[in-house]
Amino acid sequence: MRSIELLKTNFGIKIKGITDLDLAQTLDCGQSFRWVENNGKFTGVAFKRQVDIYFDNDALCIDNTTPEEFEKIWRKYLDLDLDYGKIREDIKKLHPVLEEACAYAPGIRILRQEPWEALCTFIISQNNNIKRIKGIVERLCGSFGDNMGNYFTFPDAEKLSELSPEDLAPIRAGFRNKYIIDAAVKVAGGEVDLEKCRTLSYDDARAELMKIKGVGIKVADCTLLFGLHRVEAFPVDVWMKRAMEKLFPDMTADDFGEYAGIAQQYIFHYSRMHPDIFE
DNA sequence: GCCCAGGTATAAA
DNA sequence: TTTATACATGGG
Repeated sequence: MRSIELLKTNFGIKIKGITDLDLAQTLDCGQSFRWVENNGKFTGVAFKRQVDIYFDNDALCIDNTTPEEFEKIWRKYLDLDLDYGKIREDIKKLHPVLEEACAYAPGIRILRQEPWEALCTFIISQNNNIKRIKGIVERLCGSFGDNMGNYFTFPDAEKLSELSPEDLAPIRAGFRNKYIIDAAVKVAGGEVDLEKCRTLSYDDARAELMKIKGVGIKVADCTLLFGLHRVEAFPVDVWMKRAMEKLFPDMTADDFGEYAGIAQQYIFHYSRMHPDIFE
């Protein structure tokens, strides 16, 4: 992001010069499940901190944080140093439909979430809907995360690895409970190395994650994209499969290039908002 | 009641 | 290697 200006406020910080960011498109689009919106203000927890994020005119405000913490956490989390305008220019050249999709939701950014949280929440996401996923994640944090007063942290793999699937009954994740525990045991025990997935080849990183029971290609790709910022990962769910067949019959995931995952998010959002294209 | 939800494991063809 | 079915839960 070119020349952003950071100011302190009574509540936290204010940043001028932010472009290519829409909070609803980014925080409430099914890549993260811990953000709650009211009146344009988004409250959420990441990296054990809770903040409120909102726009005051064109200034991005983050309450309950400091400039130091912004530099350490939120600047990265919101991916503010990647030039999405430039990336969209590249993506648009791939296909005319992508021009429209990019123009429709130009404020999407790929969050840099914590890998374990991304893995865990996308295990929960399988054969599930976003509203219920959010509820399960909330109960998971409330039951097993650290109590920070107003909120709970996301429970780490070590904590969950000590539990049994039956212990997770209160979160009501159903058959996914055993998958969550298997993931926790393998991650906490080092059998699955999430950090290594940053440098492994795409195929090897997928295979590393798929050692976990309940992790298939879709969950692996979502973890790589949203938790490890592997933007070449291109998650394909049932909806995206339909969108691909209808909108890009002549293309495969490989044709979307190094920013395939970002293109996928534009396509996903666009097609969700235009279900009529499938008629 | 029935259907589906940002899928995957398992068994069978 | 590809295709069908169960899986827990809850909202529409």
